[in-house]
Amino acid sequence: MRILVCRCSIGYAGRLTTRLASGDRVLLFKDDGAVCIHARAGAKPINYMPGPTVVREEDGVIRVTRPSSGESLTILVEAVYDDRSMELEDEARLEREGRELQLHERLVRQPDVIELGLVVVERERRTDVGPVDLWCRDADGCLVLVEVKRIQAVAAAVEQVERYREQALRDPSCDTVRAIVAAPDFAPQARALAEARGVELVRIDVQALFELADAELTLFS
Amino acid sequence: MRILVCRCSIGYAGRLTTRLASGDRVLLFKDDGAVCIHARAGAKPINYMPGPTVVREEDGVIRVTRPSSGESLTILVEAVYDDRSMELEDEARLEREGRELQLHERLVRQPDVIELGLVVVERERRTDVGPVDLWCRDADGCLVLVEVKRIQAVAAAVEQVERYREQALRDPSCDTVRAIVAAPDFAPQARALAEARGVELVRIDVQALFELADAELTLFS
DNA sequence: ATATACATGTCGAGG
DNA sequence: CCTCGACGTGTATAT
Repeated sequence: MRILVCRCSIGYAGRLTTRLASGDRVLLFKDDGAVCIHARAGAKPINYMPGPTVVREEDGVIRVTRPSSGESLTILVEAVYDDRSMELEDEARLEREGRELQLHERLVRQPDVIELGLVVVERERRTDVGPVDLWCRDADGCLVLVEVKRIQAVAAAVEQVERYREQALRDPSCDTVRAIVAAPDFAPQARALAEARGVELVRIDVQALFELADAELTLFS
Repeated sequence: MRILVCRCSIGYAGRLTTRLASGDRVLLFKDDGAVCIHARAGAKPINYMPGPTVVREEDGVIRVTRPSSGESLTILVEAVYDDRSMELEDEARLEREGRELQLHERLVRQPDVIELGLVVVERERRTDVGPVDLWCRDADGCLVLVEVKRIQAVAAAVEQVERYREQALRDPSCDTVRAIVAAPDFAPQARALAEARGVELVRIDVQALFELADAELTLFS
């Protein structure tokens, strides 16, 4: 990785056009061709380019191009404060706990938090309008489609599960199909739409669900 | 800004929990309290924390906390390769040009690229279920709702415009409402859903649209 | 390679 | 403050 600290001005041309006047920044040229330009403040880079890229430098002008998309970044270097390249060794992968997929797994183990007697038949069941998070049967044997959201569910989630239900209803063997959105919270428009469409909203306590599952793991280990 | 290049392992606890095993990384501690940790590859930081934060360091352990949200980042520094703080001066602001809004403007000027005889009555017309990109009338005077996508349209875009249509149909003065998604490309699921819902898909050549408008500008200037 | 959905998404506009 | 949709979204995963 090359770390270049310099005064520069930057132009980007691609999905849109941006222009950044002269200022001091930190430029990271990464091993996979990614380029990341950080200003003195802000969590996000002010300009960037994902790898792979072609980087050419001549007379204080660095030109980064991405052949796959035709995007380009042009950096006019006006003063170099520091310029160093270092070999960074890193085999680690970021491990995440609490993603939506893990939430699915917990719900498969604890379907009762959605509804008593619910049984998850299949997870991520594919349809041609998208995958159904949890394909279930309720206590009466009725088909239940559950859309799971890790964070607050918005109207789109209600539409999504309604789309799956419509698809399922095309199958003549399905006469009644219930649709549920399971989330820790619901936006007002989601509530309104759910009401209009007959989609059920089930609040789940994600925190408790994870703690519950953890406790169970502890018990069995 | 402090630039710390080191071998470290990192833990994040907040909206979820992450764990990153030992490896070499570049850590940026910015003037506004933001912290940005970059691995050797990838356009995005592998860990981060937006400012303002509280940073405490003791015995090779850096603890970053965000009082407003209770999130925390714990960095165990195992070997320091470089550690420097620099004053960066930067008054510049990023200037952007060419967002979806501009595409809307072009379409308002050239509605024929969507459909011959189409007239845009209103742009970004607000409804209870969200803003309609282009509120139009076709050659027969029929109401037409157009959702514009700068890039490939996915199923959600079809649902979006369908939602607007349903809302419009509540008005008894609207007996027929057409719904169009205008985009340079369409995902297969978008096509499937559009077919099922009777939403029309219109491919627009964004490149040509901009060139056309530019040529017109040139003529009139 | 393409298609799809997640994300500590982040960000900004409008009510 | 909340809600919503765009984003130069980037990134991983499954087909």
